[in-house]
Amino acid sequence: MPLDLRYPDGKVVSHPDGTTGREVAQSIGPGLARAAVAVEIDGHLRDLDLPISESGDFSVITLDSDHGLDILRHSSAHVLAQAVLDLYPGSTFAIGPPIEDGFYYDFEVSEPFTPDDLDRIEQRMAEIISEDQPFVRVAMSRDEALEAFSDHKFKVEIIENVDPSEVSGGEEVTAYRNNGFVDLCRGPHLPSTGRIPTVKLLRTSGAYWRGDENREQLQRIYGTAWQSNKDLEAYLQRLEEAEKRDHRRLGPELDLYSFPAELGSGLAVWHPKGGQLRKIIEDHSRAVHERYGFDFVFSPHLAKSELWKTSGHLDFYAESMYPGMELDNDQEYRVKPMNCPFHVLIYKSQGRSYRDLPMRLGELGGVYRYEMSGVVHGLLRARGFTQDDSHTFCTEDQLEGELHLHLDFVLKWLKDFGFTDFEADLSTKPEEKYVGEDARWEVSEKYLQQALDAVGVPYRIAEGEGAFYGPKIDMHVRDAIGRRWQCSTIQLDFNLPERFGLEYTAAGNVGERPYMIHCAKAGSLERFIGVLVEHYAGAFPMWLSPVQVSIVPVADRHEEYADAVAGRLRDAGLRAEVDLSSETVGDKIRRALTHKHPAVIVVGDDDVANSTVGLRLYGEDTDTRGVPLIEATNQLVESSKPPSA
RNA sequence: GCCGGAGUAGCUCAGUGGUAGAGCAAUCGCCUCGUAAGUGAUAGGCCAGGGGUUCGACUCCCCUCUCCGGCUCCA
Repeated sequence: MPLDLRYPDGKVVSHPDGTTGREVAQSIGPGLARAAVAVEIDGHLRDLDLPISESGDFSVITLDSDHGLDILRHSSAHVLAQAVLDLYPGSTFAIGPPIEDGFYYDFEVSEPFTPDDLDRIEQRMAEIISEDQPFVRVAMSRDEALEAFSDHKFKVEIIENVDPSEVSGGEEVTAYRNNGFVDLCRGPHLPSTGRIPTVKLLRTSGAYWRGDENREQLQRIYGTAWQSNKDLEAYLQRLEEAEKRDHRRLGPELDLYSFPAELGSGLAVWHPKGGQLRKIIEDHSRAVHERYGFDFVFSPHLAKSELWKTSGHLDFYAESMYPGMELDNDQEYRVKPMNCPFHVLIYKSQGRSYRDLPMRLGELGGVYRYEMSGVVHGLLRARGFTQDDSHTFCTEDQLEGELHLHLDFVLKWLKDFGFTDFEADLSTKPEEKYVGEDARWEVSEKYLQQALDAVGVPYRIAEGEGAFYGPKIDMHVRDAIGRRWQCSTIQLDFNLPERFGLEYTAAGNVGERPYMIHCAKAGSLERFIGVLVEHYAGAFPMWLSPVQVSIVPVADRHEEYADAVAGRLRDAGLRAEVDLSSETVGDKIRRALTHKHPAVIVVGDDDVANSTVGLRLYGEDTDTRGVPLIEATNQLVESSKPPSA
């Protein structure tokens, strides 16, 4: 029976049964056949030289596509493993998948790899690639595979874990062979090693087998592969760009904050300019919270351990908490890792009626979490940080509206900071560890989903990834160079109302349990500011910039006028600085630009005579001379307006 | 917490067992200048901290702290 293959353009073409993908590509065009690395039939990727035996939607995969790059990187990982097993007798290999922008492979070796090892391995890979070894697909039974890989314990474990019921037609597993090297693999692969245009090893690290910290720690090598050197260069440049934006570098450079070693890991101090930035953000946070009907509350940094016992934190969260301190009469106190129990106590401070609800309590609450020493990462993962936290107590009837309001708030907040690309995770009930009745989970998940649908944010369902106390929405943003960051979170909580016995009196004069919504809009202010620094590459929009205008007098005799200009700008509410150093104009401008000040004003003889300024805006190479001071002030005031609350 | 790498002036980095170096920044002069680095001088260091080896340690070894790349975890 002939094969009927439907090409991407919709044309259906018949081929004899058993035609290979390469032959089909050849029949379409020799250029395509040369570029082809695999084919796709009804959504299944297949090796180029495998005979095709079923009809369906057909397309040729080239290195232009994501699938093509995945295959390239997967094959590169094989070559990496081949090189390592060659060079390090006695080593064995675990898994080596393609990942975003590259691939890795995990090995067990007697000595961890060094940077020199990477060079050696890369050289060996280059040899394998230049030998153009064909990748040959080998099908074998499970028993044969167990035999073939008997020297490689991780492969054996993988084969043993293949569910026989999932493998149709007699427990077949596949492997790929090139030269003497065989790796267990579903495929497909490039036709041969010579089809790898460019590959580069990047770094090594430790990695637990199966991601389980109780199991063997393997040595991982990360690499990247592209269809051309140009693409590789572009990728390396992207990495460099990301490095330039690193908030750990830019923060101290712009004098925003620092991490003095004397304080300890994960603890930052905010310098005056960073403090200014933070204050602007906090003020905006308060204004928007009030606009959305939140009341501000305050709570202390410590509380008796008894409180954390009641809240469940000592049962579920103790390993992230700092140890207790014994105070009067052996009373133990704990530093807070979260603000929720305090807000619960505020709710509980008096009897509540349905008329009091919804009750929305907000706080910029400083919390401390004992993070494992290896995970601390600048402001993005600190041990002390401030949450723009809130807890909303409401009835079931109000739940839908409240979730919508919170989601609206979160999106408004993120948009205010220039984020436009959002993706949410909707995390649902965990399989085992959870509290609360199923009915509450169902209704909450439903409302969370409805809220997401209503505002039209793309989301994926993270099955079973909810907190033990309730389902949640985590909002991610994409920054200016496409990286994804988690900021906001909206979480339902069935646990605390239960544990603290929260009630309100319903219309029928009966006690009901309120629902509780935790919400952080920025998440942690520290992390959020870290993300902003990277997003804006330190060049903040004017409303956020700690210094908005740098004023540069051309010569000493213009300093008085420069001061007068600064005074006028400050009167208009702008943050302006005069550069009084005895440097050249060029040098002073350079300083303002390297500090990423949004506007530079230069004043000289003409300006003194005519009440004008020279104006230059960040990001523009040109300047405008002779702008009347009033006009410049108005223009700057206009462009430094903060978003409305 | 685990695996690997690193810590020298405020910053970026040289310095392979024999008294510590550069550029930028800083300070003080000179220059008075119209859009990305004018010029001279000065000052600045318990070479992360502690222990050890050695006649002698920034250099070699051990421990601790901090940072970096990952794993695990997470706002």
